[in-house]
Amino acid sequence: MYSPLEIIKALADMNRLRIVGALHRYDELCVCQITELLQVTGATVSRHLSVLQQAGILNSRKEGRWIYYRLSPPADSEALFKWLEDTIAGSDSLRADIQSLDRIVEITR
Amino acid sequence: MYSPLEIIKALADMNRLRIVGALHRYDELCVCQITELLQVTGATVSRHLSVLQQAGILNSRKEGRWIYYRLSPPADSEALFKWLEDTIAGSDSLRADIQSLDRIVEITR
DNA sequence: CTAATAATTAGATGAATAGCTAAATAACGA
DNA sequence: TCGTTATTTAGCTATTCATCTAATTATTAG
Repeated sequence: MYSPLEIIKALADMNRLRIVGALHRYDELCVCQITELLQVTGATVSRHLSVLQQAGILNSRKEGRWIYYRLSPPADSEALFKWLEDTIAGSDSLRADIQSLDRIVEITR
Repeated sequence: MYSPLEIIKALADMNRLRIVGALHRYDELCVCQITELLQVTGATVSRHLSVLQQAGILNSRKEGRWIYYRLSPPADSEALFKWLEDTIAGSDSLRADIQSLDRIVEITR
């Protein structure tokens, strides 16, 4: 399956941690919502999502023009994602994202 | 304390994962034993150990000419290290290290 | 059909980093 | 004291990678 290194490297980037945090708050988000949150180009977001998906951390579903991503924590990675959840919740900068995200989701409804 | 990103980035390297795996097998190892295991220069090992220590993952103690390192998993990172332990044990390449390590520890006693 | 929007891919650039060699520091043994 | 061993630090190089712009594909609205 996925090697420990592959999984950890996928998480070893602030913007990808922000994506994981965002998908913890909202089960599903489309690329454009995440782009709005991170304030980088859509191309960059697309690449980050690809890295996370390759590592088995996310999966996606297409609906019309939009592609929605959601967390897909592997069965044997429960402890890791538990830690991630707690530690993201304890991080000031990551917690701050939630407010921006709430506004973004509100608008793009 | 240590940010989630800092901790994850410290672990996002194969040789550093190998060090964590080795220190899971043996509570304490000196730099020269780890150097023998990884088969890279002592300078490189020293740098890796420094990265792990900066992230709060290891601590060290000096005894004569040797410096011994050991794991020091932060209290709020239990779940992460539990996952690491399990996942390292399940990795072929990381498991293979244990045999080399046993021989190295045997010789350097 | 055409224009606009969502997402990905390709190619380029700059920054971060893992590795090396060489030099410095420290501690021990002859 | 002098040479040897253990470790770290400094400086360099090559590689990886996060980001951008531009181009491409897909889908919907007018």
